[in-house]
Amino acid sequence: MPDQRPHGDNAEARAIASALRDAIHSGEYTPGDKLPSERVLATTYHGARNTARAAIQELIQEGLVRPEHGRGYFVRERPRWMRFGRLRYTTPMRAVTRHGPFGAEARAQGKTPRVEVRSAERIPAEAHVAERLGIEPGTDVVRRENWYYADEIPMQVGITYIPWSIAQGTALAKAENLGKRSLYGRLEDLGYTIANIREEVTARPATREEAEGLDLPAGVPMIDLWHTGMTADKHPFEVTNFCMRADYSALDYDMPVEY
Amino acid sequence: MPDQRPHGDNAEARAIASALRDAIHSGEYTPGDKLPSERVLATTYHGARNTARAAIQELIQEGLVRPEHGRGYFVRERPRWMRFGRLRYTTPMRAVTRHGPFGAEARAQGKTPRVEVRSAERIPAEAHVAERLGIEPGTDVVRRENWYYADEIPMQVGITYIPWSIAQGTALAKAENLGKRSLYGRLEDLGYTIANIREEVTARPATREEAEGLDLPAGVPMIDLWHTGMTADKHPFEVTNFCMRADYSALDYDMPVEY
DNA sequence: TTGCGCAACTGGCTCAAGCCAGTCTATGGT
DNA sequence: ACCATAGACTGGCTTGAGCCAGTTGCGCAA
Repeated sequence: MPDQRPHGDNAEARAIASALRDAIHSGEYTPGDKLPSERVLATTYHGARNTARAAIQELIQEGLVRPEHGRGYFVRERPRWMRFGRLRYTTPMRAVTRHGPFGAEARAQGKTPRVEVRSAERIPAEAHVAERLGIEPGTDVVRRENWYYADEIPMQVGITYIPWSIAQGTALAKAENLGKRSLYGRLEDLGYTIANIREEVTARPATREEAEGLDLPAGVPMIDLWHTGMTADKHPFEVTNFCMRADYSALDYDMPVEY
Repeated sequence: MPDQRPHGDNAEARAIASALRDAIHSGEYTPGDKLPSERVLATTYHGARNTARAAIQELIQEGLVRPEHGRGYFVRERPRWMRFGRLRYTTPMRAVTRHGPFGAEARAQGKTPRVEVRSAERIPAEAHVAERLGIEPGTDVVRRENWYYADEIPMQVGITYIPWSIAQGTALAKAENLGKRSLYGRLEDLGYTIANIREEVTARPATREEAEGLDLPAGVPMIDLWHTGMTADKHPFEVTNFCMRADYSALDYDMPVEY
């Protein structure tokens, strides 16, 4: 039968989590180290295994710890090596790479990029998209779904919307890699040179689909970015919704306050 | 004794979570609605209360559900009404508000802003800060810790670093509200007009301290923003590390690709 | 020497029970 | 008419049990 001592004041699991957290922060455990097992923690703290487990789950949610089935719990290392910003859209940057902005950053970090064009289809624009493209909702657009990998780790998903009137009859409307000059090169050929961008950034927990599709460890949030590409006179012609895993990603913008 | 039927294939808790998730997404439960209680879920799914509980915890971590002790679980509403961007640093924007960039946005959203200056002290610059300020690590800086509230909900913490050589002898070195023209007004008076900014954005799970200090519900990530304020010739003179709750916050940048 | 298989470990998940602490409401006493 | 309170609900947390599924290494047999 459950013993049920009148659990003093502060939750037991919380206490174990704090102890482990302090141990990690103090350097007693360094990234990659193995933590004591659930069963060991339980006995050393005179609690149930479930309680020790709850404590570790808390640390997992904080992104401090990573579980490995059959092996143990390990202190997470926090890489954060992909940085994206304004510069990725500049012409010289695009000139160097075969894979567009993503590939440029990946190579700069010594990683091997891969882009997977999952689909390209003609659909009516949803409100979110239409608003940003400055068109009527329901107007046809091309929806391109790209998955981005660095060293075969899925990093982000980008869903690009381009008005059908622009993409019609071009490679942009086909579900294939766009090759050397990438999306923005193709658009430039069509007379749409990206000169201004708007980037709306939020963060949120990963959805279940993302966690499965991107093979995300628990406790990794997503950066949710709506990018709008505009011409010199601020006419939008392309919108992309990037969802990137926050543990590997950072955004880096520099801009004039007024321009 | 534990019954232990040979749990078929996919975890029970996962299944309950999926069912609830679908019900929420399909609109069967709308934001603010109360979900079935743990005990009810357990019986309707023929599981233990712990299992139902685990299912709901999953939804909480995804940000879909919010618990209220003694009342029940409720579908979360996602407000996201604070947006920050380049415009907050422009002179006309600053002119209208008593509270600087944050107050401007809060008022625009019909919320009552409050800024709390927690401390202002002279310390040697850490590497992170020194690098961004373009000074030697260890050089003295003023560290100002500000807490920002909208309708008394803690929204973000901003820790500003200004070289001591600039702040020395001014209101910037004192732990008090800077009044009508705020930080950037004061800096402008000293000859440091903000003309370029750099903003480095990441997201991460909230730390325990943040969760407690900001009174955060579980499953709310943080947006971690390093802001650098620069003069027209790109000389940095101020660095601020904003940590903002991601559920209420968004960033909105627009900029030229080359300038 | 090789390699197979059996412990002995790890986390993953479930169960059933029970106490604590909030919230709400209906009821009964003042 | 008021208010206090008891009971019935809610989530919060813990216990200790037990099976499943990965991982690892050791020892034994071929």
